Amino acid sequence: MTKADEIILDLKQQGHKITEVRTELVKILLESDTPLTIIDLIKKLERKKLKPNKTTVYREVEFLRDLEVIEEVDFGEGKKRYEISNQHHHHVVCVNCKTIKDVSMDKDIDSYSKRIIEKTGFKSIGHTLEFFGLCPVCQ
Amino acid sequence: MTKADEIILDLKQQGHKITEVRTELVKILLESDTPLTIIDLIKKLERKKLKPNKTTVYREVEFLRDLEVIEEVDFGEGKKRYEISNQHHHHVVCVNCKTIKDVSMDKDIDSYSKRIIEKTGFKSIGHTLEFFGLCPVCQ
DNA sequence: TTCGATGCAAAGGATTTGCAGATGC
DNA sequence: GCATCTGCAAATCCTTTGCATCGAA
Repeated sequence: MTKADEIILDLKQQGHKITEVRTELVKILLESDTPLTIIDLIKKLERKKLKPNKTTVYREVEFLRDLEVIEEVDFGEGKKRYEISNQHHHHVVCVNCKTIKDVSMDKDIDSYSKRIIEKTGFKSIGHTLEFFGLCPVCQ
Repeated sequence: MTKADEIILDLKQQGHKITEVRTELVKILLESDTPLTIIDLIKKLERKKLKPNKTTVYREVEFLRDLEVIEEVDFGEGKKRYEISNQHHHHVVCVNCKTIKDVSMDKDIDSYSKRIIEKTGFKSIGHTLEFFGLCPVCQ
C-alpha cells in the first residue's frame, strides 16, 4: 500500500467522500519535492486529464489543510503554497530562481519557543521559519 | 534631533524629495510598536489630516523599503505589514486577538544560517521567523 | 436518498500599472 | 525646469461566497 493509498483510506474511514480530484491532489503533493501554489496544482491536475474549477481546488486544499493532511506555507509571495504534512521542517528559497530546499532543525527552535513562552506569557506556540538566499546555480 | 528627523535628513541628503506624506509615514512607523498594514497607515495618516491616495501609500512603502528605512513582514494574512528597520528581530502573534510582540534571538538563528550554507550550498542567507500562539489575555 | 463535492458567476481584498497633472528643490 | 511625487481609474492577481446541480456512498 502506497502512502497515497494510506492517506486516502484514512480519509475514507473518517467518513469523507473520495473523489478523483481529491485522490490526485494527494498524489501530486506526495510526489512534489517543493510546496505548490493553487495554479501549480491545477496545471498538474490538467496533465492527468482532470480539469476541476479553480474554486474546487481552493476548497480541496482547505479541506486537506483542516484535516492536517497538508500544510500551508507562505514565502511572502502574495499567494499560498501547499505541501504534504511531513515531519515539521523549513525551507531555503533561492531569491533568484525560486528553487526551494527543505531544511530541518527543530529541537533548537523548540527551545526558543520555550524561552518565548517564559518571556512573553504566550501559550501553545507554533512558528514559521524560512530562509532566503542564492542557490549554488544562481550565485 | 529626533530619530524621525535623522531619517528624513538622511533621505534628503541622498537627494530624495521630502513630502509631508513621506515625513509622516516615517513618524507613524517609528511610533508604532507593531507592524502596520497599508490600511493601518492610511488611517493613521488621516488622523493627521492627510488623505493620500492608497496608491501613493503603496508607492511610498516601496520607496522606503527599497532604501531599507522600513521592512516588510508577512504573517500569512494575505497582506503585507511594515515596520521601521530596527535591530533585526522577530514577532509573536496572538492567533486570537492579533496582538504582536517583538522577540529577538538572532545569534542562534545565525548559527543555523551557517549550517544551512554548509548543507545546501546557498549563499547570503536571510530569514523570516514568526511565532504564533495565544497571548496571556486570550488564553 | 443524503450530504458533501462541483461549477460558474460574482464579489472581495490586496496590489500594480498607465497616464496626466502637481510639486519639491 | 525637471525629476519625482501624486491622484485617479482601471487592471490584475489571489481568494472567497452564493447558489444551483451533481455525484459518492
